[in-house]
Amino acid sequence: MGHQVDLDILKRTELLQGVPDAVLSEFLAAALRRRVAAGEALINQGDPVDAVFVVIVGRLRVSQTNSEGQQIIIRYLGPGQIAGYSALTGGDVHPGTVLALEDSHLFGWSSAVFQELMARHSAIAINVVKVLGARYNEVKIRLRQMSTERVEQRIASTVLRLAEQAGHRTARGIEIAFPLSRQDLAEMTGTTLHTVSRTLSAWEEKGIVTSGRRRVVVAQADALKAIASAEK
Amino acid sequence: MGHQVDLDILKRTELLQGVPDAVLSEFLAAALRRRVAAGEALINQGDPVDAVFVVIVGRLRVSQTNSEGQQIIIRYLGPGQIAGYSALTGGDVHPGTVLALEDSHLFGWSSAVFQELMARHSAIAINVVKVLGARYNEVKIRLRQMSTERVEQRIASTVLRLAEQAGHRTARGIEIAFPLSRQDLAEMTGTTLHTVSRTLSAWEEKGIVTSGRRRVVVAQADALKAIASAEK
DNA sequence: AATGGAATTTGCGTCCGCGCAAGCTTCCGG
DNA sequence: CCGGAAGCTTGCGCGGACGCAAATTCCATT
Repeated sequence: MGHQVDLDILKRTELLQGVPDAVLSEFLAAALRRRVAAGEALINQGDPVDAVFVVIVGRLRVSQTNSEGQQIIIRYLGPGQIAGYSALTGGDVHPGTVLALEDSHLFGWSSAVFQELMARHSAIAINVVKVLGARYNEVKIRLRQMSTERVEQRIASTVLRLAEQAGHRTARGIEIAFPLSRQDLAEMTGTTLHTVSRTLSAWEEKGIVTSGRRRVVVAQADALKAIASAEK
Repeated sequence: MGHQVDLDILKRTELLQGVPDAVLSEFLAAALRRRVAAGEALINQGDPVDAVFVVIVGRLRVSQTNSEGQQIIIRYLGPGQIAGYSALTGGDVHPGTVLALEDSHLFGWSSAVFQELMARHSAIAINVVKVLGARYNEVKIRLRQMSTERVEQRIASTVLRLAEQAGHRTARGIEIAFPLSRQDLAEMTGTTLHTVSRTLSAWEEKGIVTSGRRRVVVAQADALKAIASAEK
């Protein structure tokens, strides 16, 4: 990959948006490259924080596990997004695990280097503030949903959100672009794979979705929206 | 209040920690002062974002309400903490309501002014990154608890957290320093005031807590910790 | 084509926590 | 000092979602 190509890639990341080329070059010069194979972890929960990454190619999943091994999925990461933001906030260990779902390629910076770059370029720090603010808002909304909504509503909004973020138009509807098991959905909505399975089956019977092994296609987004927002 | 006194106050806020006096003076000069009486809202959910605040004196509660009027409590704010961080992250409307529980006094800056100050002083932006990172981590942990733990555990960890953050040693144990109703606890743990009441009654019978009208005192923190962590 | 593992479906019994309702206590304002 | 509102407690019945278990389907690999 040429220097200019790399610059164009960096320019489109949430972290380095709207940053002058001169600064981008500086970041590029300091960047380390990292490849992670599908199924491998980029970051393990509890590991000491040493670097922050930006996804160039691939898809990863951020999860958090409690002491009894029960885990929840925090979010999915795609190209342009930040992984391992703890290096930015001064945390000492990573609060979650980042696992590659596909072979992925990332740029990274050691904590020290990034902290220094951030101190010299406030535009970057401001970008980080924006990204973290957005993440924080998302999680607060999910927290509210977990507190106030029933399982079916939560599954509906989660499927809708994923369809929006990683949707792919097909003849049968909007297909979620990456493999998504019942278990995964359960870990995102705070329920069990059994309940997710039952719910999807019921929806399938009504023609709202089609689904298969680790695959979900939304046929009637409207119907899902109706389920997600209230009704009963 | 004199200039120096104000500086000392600002210096101790999470937002302006470790910032040189010259910069502090600049912030102070640009600050507006705001008083909110107990029971009044500093910020209403859905309001356009116009300013960010730092609590000088008082205590406030941040909550979020969904379209059906069900609300959850996001967090409590005390002296030194940021209120209305959306002005920093570029949000256009406030995602939550900030209500004063006591008569409170705050310093504030309009979004534009603060954005400008943050752009010129990366140390401030970095402070904001740290604060947001900490908030984000907190909420993720709560999300995990909501997903994986039973009601009693969630109530236990919440009471423990509040006792740590706003605890006050008394003869009978650690008293939570501000009025905290059953309803409040329910809105923090995603349950109903009935279940909270039953749980507290059960604990009271075992001597783990004492409680009254909007008042909770932790007598045996150990017992609560045991309940919070597993034990099923 | 066969095989083994992973993912999914579905039935059944159980129970945690909710919803409703009634009654009680505490506090505050007049 | 009184009345009303706000907060708290408790009983009762119900049901949504879980847990367990077994069967089935799908897929990758050989």
